Amino acid sequence: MRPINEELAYDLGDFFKIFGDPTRIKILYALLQKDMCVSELVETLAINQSALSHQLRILRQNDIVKFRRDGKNVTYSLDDEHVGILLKNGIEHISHKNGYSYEEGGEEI
Amino acid sequence: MRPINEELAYDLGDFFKIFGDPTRIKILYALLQKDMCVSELVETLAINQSALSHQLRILRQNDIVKFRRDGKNVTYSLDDEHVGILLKNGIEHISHKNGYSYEEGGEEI
DNA sequence: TCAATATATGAACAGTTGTTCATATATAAA
DNA sequence: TTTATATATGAACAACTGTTCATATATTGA
Repeated sequence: MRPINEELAYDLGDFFKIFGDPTRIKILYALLQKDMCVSELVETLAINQSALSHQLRILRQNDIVKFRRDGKNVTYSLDDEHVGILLKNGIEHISHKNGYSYEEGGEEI
Repeated sequence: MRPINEELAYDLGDFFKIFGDPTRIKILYALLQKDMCVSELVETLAINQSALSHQLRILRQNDIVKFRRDGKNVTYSLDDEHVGILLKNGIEHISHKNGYSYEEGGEEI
């Protein structure tokens, strides 16, 4: 058996690492529902503007999100459909494992 | 718009974090092809036995792998089919992004 | 019981990561 | 231009992560 290509192992690790942070998960989950500018994200997610910008840079640099300037605002959106698939995959896995549905007030995610 | 359940964001982050390391990727990729005991993994992946054991513990504790003792050996296997799906997802994404197929000597992964 | 082999674990350490604070840049309005 | 608003960035720092080395535990066979 031949082990995985070394470079692929590192690239894959780096790719999943992007999703390995709750702040970035929150951002992506929000953008999954609609495109938003930075100040909208700050308000929706209740996180520090600087922390958000730093995380958006990471997502940008890894081609997970795109952005466009609208006057004073910068609007972010998901770069492709893989992100949603990946998040759903993760949610399914952990839901199966712990039997918890992560619902709040009877509403679905 | 309601933001993601806070607990889910952390759990999802923790879940993806598991895949965010090249050593663990190598282990999972190997186990995707067949169950293996620790010494087989040490040889196949050419990594330190202690480092491997530490990583296997993490995978175990997060229900990513199962294990069974066969005499002196401990054989590890993937816990469910989500892992393969996730890895393929990741490979697809980064292949699309950088246009690189990660093949070696003309063989497919 | 003793030796050999297989695996696991704890402590220490270097490297990485995410946040915060302060400040810079960019755009629009006055 | 000046001022206000939106976003980005650099430096500093605490917390976390993965590896290594040494050692412990478990199993088998002599």
